Amino acid sequence: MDQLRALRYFVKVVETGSFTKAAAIFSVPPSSLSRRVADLENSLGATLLKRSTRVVNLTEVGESYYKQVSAILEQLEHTDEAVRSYQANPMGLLRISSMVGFGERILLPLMDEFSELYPQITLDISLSDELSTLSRDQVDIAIRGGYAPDERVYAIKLMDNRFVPVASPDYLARNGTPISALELKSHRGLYFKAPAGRMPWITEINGQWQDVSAAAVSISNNGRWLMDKAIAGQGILMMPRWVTQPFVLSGELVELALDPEVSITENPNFAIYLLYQKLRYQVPKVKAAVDFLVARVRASEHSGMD
Amino acid sequence: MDQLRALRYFVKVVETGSFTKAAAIFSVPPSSLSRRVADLENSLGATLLKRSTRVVNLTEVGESYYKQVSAILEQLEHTDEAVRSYQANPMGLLRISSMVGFGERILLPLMDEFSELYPQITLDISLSDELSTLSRDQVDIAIRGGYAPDERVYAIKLMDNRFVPVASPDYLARNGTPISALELKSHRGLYFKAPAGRMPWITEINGQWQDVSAAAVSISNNGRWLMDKAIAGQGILMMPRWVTQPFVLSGELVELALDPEVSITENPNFAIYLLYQKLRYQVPKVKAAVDFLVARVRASEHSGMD
DNA sequence: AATCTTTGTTGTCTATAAGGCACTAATGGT
DNA sequence: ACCATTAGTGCCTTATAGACAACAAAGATT
Repeated sequence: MDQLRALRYFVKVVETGSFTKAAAIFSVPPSSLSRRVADLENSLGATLLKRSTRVVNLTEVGESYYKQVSAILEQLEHTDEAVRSYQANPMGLLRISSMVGFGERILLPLMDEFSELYPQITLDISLSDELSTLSRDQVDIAIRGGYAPDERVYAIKLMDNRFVPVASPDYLARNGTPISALELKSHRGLYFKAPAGRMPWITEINGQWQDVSAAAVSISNNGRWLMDKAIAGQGILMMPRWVTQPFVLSGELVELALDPEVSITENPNFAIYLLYQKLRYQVPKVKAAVDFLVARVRASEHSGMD
Repeated sequence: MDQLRALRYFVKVVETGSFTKAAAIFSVPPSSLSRRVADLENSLGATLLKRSTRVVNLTEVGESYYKQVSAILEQLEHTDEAVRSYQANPMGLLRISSMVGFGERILLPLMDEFSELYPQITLDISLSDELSTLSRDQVDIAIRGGYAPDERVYAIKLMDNRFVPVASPDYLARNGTPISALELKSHRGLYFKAPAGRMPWITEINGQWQDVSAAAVSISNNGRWLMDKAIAGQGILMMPRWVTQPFVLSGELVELALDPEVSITENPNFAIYLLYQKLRYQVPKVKAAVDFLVARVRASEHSGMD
């Protein structure tokens, strides 16, 4: 038996004082209400209504049952309403996981703006270069460098993540400026370590990928520390352009233009992706954040960093 | 969609943290829960649970929805429980409507005892000789003098209601003691007035009903007042034996033994009936009162009044 | 790292329950 | 006393939930 339906019928019969009127409201024949209410009474083992062809009024039990049930139905209505408003308005807790470098440099400043736009959203941003599982973890949005979309995750390419080689002018003065990728082998290298391991320098020559890594001076997953070493002239560093950009502009570093381009991956789709759970997880807070991030990151890319 | 069922499923899945475990509790296949919860989510337009094959945990909305829904289900449980316990123990308000005379003389004293037996029952007794509608009025039990059972009302014959003629010894000494019913016409009469009108004295002679009413001294619907007049020797009074009995025993009145018996109705089924709504209206308080009244009235009839 | 087991989901069929409709009975008003 | 409205009931149709099997995926185990 659909108990809730029976309850709604019962309450409406009480309020209209008539099976017929109540039935009209639900657009079902009065017989349905009669049956449902009778079922309800049987299941309770009590008579709720005293019926006559002209008057329908409550028994004593019916009276108290009606009061409580109508209150319960109202609560249920409010609860559903709350869920729907949650679905309609961006609000609640938004969990974002981001790579450390991108997070510090780009994400956090942007999210300050975001907070002002959506004060009802509480931000929980964790920075880590570990692989985000996204499915199991309590994360709404993840930002990762990588290759391609995932299984049941939507991925939006936020910006290019091509690694470019840089060195300080003073290092180049001392060791010479390499022109060909093959020359790198005789240089000194500063290596960024992803969770998967040290990122090698590779280049494609005649369709063949070749490792052109220089001797390692330092390996770290801390981009800032590596940048400082590069600026100090300790070696050549491969880093994403959005990291090196400010230092190149200030003249502290020089971007090397090598003939066969050097890369750190064979996959041309290597970029920074914004990942979020599949479509059905499109709650407003997530949509708001996704739209905001995509718009603002691309804008900043064009204005000051590309 | 059976929303309530879906809610119960959802709550149980949350509490067990597993569709399979919850399904076992309801003794249905897990697929049913999966579908019902999915339906619920669709109808709300929100994802309540984040499922994986190993872990099921709540989304943010799901969390708040669960809290509220589980509280609501609990309330509903309590409400049903209340109705069922109401059915189990005689309690609540018991409304009785009774004829005035019977009420004052017999019912009220008995109901004092009843109150001690069932302290949880609140009594609401109204005395009136008006015809009780019972179906429309808010009455659980009605006690009326009359003839036969009604339509959909159960009637139990409480006691005989035969009217017998009485007079004071001093009246009879002054006016003579009638032997035949036909002699009554030359006497003085005190008449009880039912709502339908003055009750005539009639007698059946050779299958023919004849009016043998005496000249009216007083007519009233107040039995006590008429009794006083009869005791004062103002005339002959027809009253139910259960009314006259104490005065006959005390010698204040004498019951007349007339040859063709005098009556106030042609119908031999004239008696005092206890009426209550048909079987389905068998709440414990009503049952308790009916059983009590039937037992006690009949007992008192045998002991001191018959 | 590969395999295995558990678990949630999906497709298809069946059983059950609610709706629709015509009719009856009874109540309250005219 | 009659009439109209209204609740209840039988019978049929339609919608919805359950059963069973197969599948897919995520963790755990070795």
